[in-house]
Amino acid sequence: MKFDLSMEMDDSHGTMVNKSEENDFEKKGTSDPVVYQLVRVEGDGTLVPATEDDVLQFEHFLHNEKVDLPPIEDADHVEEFFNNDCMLLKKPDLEDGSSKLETVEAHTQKLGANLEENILQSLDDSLSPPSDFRIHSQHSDKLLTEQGANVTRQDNASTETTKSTVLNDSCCAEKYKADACSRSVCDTSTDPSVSGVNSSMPDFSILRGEVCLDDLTIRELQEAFRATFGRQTNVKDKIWLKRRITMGLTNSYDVPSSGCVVKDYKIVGKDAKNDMSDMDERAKTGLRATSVVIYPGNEGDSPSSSYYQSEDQEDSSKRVPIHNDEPQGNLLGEQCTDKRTRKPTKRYIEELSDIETHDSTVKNSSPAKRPAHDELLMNPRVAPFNETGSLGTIYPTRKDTFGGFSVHVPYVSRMRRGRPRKDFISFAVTIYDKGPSVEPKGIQPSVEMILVKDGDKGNHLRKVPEVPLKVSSENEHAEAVDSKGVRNLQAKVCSAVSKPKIKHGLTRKHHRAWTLSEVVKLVDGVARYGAGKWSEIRKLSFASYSYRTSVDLKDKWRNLIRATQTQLPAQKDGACPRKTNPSIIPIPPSILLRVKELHELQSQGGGFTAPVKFSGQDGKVLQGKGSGFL
DNA sequence: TTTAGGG
DNA sequence: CCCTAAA
Repeated sequence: MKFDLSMEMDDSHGTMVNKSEENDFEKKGTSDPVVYQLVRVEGDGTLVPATEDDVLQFEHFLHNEKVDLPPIEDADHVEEFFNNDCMLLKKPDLEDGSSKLETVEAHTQKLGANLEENILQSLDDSLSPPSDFRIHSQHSDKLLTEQGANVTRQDNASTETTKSTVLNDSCCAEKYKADACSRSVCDTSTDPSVSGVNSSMPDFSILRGEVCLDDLTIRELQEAFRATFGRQTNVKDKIWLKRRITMGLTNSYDVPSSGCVVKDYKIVGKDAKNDMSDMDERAKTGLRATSVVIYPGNEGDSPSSSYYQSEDQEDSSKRVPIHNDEPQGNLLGEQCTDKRTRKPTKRYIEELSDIETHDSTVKNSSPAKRPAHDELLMNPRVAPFNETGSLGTIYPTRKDTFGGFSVHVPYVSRMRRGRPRKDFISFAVTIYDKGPSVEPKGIQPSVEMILVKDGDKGNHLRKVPEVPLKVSSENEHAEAVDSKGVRNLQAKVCSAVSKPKIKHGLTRKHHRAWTLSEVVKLVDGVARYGAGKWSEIRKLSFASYSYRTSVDLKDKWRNLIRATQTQLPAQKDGACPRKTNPSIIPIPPSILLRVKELHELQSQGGGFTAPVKFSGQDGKVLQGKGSGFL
């Protein structure tokens, strides 16, 4: 399946910028390729490939996350461009897009919009009847807006075939009005006249009666915002507006991103039924909507405030990036409530990131309220976003998958720092092999070496967790989806294998079970030099065990202490609290006892660490396993 | 670097 | 085992 996303920017001369991005990965048949294409729409409505200039011209919008939306006058459509669903257009041929594009043009001219967005879906050519430029709406349940519907219907009457009327109708409406999520049909048609934005007094009536926020236009939403908060907003992010309004009305953060029906200033209900059916339909058809979301950059915000989230699999609940605060920054008060003030530790950040990646319900106490279709919201920037890193590495985007579709989304504050995920390898390999998620021990060191190789710091990579290159490698697990990615991966593996010297930088230490003799040595060492003198113990007692570091000794000792506190009493009771693992040789109780004695002694000793003499004869005590001495 | 402690 | 902070 192939999609064309055509982003059209109307410069009031019908000039549209057009960019095509063919992802190499997507040319593989295994995954559903998604092709986003920018096209220039000529005056006669035909689509022509973008020129370099066009691309450059439009790149601004695609590459610059902090593109300033407000300066664009009458930018409703710009906003929608950035926030709304893409449409999927069944597009047999570009030449046949004329009728549809007339629609676009008429609309854009009428509204003076600057940008339009479409996804032109060129399905299997065989599926597409010629010269019938049909538009497939993924959210056919959307309400037509006044503007969109009007324009659309006119165009339908004139240019569309009967076959495509319905689809086109809803789709165009959606195109102009669509919010990023599919939403319920609300039978309350909004009065277009309410969108008098600049009246001095807020139009409170907009919230009177039953109003489905999803059906409101940007202006209406702004008005509703004004009525809710008593001030104006220039935000054109519908999602944001809706959430804000809903939050304001419900005085709660736990609001769905869509489907809210406002009745007399209160949220009276939400209707996710249609969303579900919509999802089902989408699942059946294999269509998956993507949306172009470009947020106003808010660099200073918490890492979670702006990112493009995508869930790997279908049933994950989706999260809307609701934290995009008003670009104007006049929402500081509300803003702080959204964001943590304390700067968390790195680890905390990392875990937070993970949480938000895996569990979208962190701030969402009621996942059920969040329709799954919210996935449509969060996605993808369509831009290829190819920036060349300082070292010539291109990793500004990552590839997210949506039910088989692959899209590029930029990394935004989601860089995982620190060591790679444990499940990274299994994840990648699972995707690649479509096999069970068994961790292939064999390739693990190799892949880890990739990380080392990618990091310019070599074996100091651990110490340099923020090396961008490493991040790219880590976060690019999704890139392993297709065979080319894996091939690259393997190539890296090969090249990395050739440089084993840097290996020990990142690789996780091979787990070596502690042998009994090692434990004995450790206990002996502790008894001799005192707990805490790990380096000393290591030097003197573990000279022949080069793989045991002082930290290892410390950790092991700690584990022994724990074992002492748990295992030992249990054994006294005679009942094994935990079923003994036969594969694990239990530490002899005598040793545990000794550990316990030593621990108690040294902890009581209050830092007194000179049991040297005391334990000088421990050696034989140990050997005898008697511990009667202690 | 080493130690302590959380994960 | 890993990671980090604090010595």
